[in-house]
Amino acid sequence: MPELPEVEVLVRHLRPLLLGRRIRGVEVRRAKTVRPDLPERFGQRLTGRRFVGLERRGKFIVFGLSAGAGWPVERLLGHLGMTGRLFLQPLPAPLPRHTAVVLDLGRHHLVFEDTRYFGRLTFAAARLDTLGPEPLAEDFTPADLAGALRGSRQPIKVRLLDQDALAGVGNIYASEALFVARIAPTTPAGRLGPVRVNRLWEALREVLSGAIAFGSTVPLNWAGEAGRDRLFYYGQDPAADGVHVERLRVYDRAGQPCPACGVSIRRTRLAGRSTFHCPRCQAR
DNA sequence: CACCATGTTCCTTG
DNA sequence: CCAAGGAACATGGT
Repeated sequence: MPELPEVEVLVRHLRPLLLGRRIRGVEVRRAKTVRPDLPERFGQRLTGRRFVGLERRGKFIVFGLSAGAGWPVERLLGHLGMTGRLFLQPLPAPLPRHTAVVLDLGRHHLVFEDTRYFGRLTFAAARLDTLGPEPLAEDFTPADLAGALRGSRQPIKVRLLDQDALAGVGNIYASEALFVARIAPTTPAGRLGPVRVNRLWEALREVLSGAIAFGSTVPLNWAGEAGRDRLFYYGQDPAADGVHVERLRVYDRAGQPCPACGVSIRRTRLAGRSTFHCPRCQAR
């Protein structure tokens, strides 16, 4: 599921449901999902503690855990990878096919399901220390964005994906923000002047906060196996009512008309990732 | 069979 | 040190 807006919507949804709940047991079904401990020790490290905080940082979910069973208060990081989902399931209910980890909360299971198993749950919270600034933070200024780009000769699209430069932007919203800012994806990041940096700053905030606002109003299916949350990007869920459609302006729209000028959207490849832009609106 | 996919990390090469 | 490219991880959709 994951880019900043999706993780934010998920965290807002889960916070009131998780805070104060006690972890009674842990089942690790996919050993590689948990780090840095072996599954058994990972389970011991969680069991008996309560959730005392739930935040988002970049694309990470940050679980605050109470002290317990000899462990101090500490943080557990969750990352959804490409296909990870996290949801509460009332007991009893069948677990989805690709369930990686289950936390027993008593009347509910907190299920971490992940088809491709790229997601992780890790106690190595130091990863947060090198993350770049939050683009939606109130104190995030155009100067901060300029700082994240300064000195880089990388294409701006590639630079936006660097989590240590700016936290939370992924492949979809990078293309979307550059379209809104009318900046060519291949422009060297450090060569953007104040005018374009300003436009990008505004575009990032508009695109990301717009996606959060959208995700917050859609009737989401948080429950288990049905598969679709109806939250994400494409709006390809056939059960959707059309609200999803037309959400993304250029991503995955190669060959379709630019919503601003009608020219055919082009797909290119940068750093191995598909990149979408309008060759007229985003000319170099 | 081919190629694509919301992400990250590691490795090699220049 | 920086940058770029490729592979790996793993499964499913088209």
